[in-house]
Amino acid sequence: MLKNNEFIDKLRSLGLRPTKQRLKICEVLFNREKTFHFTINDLAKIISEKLKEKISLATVYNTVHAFKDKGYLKEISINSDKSYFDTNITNHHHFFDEDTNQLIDCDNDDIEKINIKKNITGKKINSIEVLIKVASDNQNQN
Amino acid sequence: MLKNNEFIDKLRSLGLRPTKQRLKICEVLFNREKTFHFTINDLAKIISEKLKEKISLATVYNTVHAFKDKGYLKEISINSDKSYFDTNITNHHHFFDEDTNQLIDCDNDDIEKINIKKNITGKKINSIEVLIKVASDNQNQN
DNA sequence: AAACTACATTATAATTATTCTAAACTATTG
DNA sequence: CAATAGTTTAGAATAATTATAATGTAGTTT
Ligand SMILES: [Mn+2]
Ligand SMILES: [Mn+2]
Ligand SMILES: [Zn+2]
Ligand SMILES: [Zn+2]
Repeated sequence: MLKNNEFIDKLRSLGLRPTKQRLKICEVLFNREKTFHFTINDLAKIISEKLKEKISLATVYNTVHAFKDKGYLKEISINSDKSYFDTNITNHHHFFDEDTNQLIDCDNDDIEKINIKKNITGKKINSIEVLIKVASDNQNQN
Repeated sequence: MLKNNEFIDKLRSLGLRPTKQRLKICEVLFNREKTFHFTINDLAKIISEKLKEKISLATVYNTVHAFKDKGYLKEISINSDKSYFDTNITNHHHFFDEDTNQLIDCDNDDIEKINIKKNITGKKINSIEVLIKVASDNQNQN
């Protein structure tokens, strides 16, 4: 459970002014046990429904993108319908549950090191990420 | 170089009527040396600019989705701005060139078998795909 | 081959996600 | 407490995609 002051310092260190909207968004995103995977819509819903705060949708977009640009959030692509963001900014793998549309982080030691034998001339590898799509196992329907 | 008759048979076997629009799209997509990775916009552009044919944009969308639903094309997520499709429908990995936004197929033997140690209870794995982001190697700028 | 029917195509409108605009506001600095 | 640079906001604009509903056509039946 991070304190408000810690978010203020964090935002300052990123070169972002700690406004009340940004601090509120920090609380929603980072005051959690686990990694949070979300769409802008998820976040906006939490803010307006659960918190009953009024933050303009444009600000939610601005803030999430500012956080992403500063490396405080990461964007991930599983679906081309909408953007997903991740509070876990490290290079990591995911399980994607096709039944619930939920992303689950995969610890680095859940997957053996990926060994790539091919390389593209003149290009360097920036990231290697695995997406494992899972769905309910209905082999045993009786 | 597939013949028109082969596409007609293929479409019939998928339960799709071989209309002239669908056959033209088949030619564009499948009469190629290599796997084709494309957006709807890429495809529509080829049809109207190179082939100077008139196929409604709605039909391009309808056809690509019909092909995808029948397993004749595959959708891939690298970018949430637009949908990418792939004529290689097998489970395979990709290099994504961040400079040019090009996808490159990765042969199965370019990557050692992915070994997943964790499993999600009640869920079975449907696919495992690796995305390797590469970009121009500018370490030696002088 | 004409008629029938289910499916497909099309122009256009609608929807959805996202970005832009420009005016009002506020955090920070001097 | 100014000054100012950055931020928020409502609303308009854009871009990708999907829906609508009228027209057309492939395949089948008579
Ligand atoms: Mn889609
Ligand atoms: Mn985007
Ligand atoms: Zn994650
Ligand atoms: Zn591919």
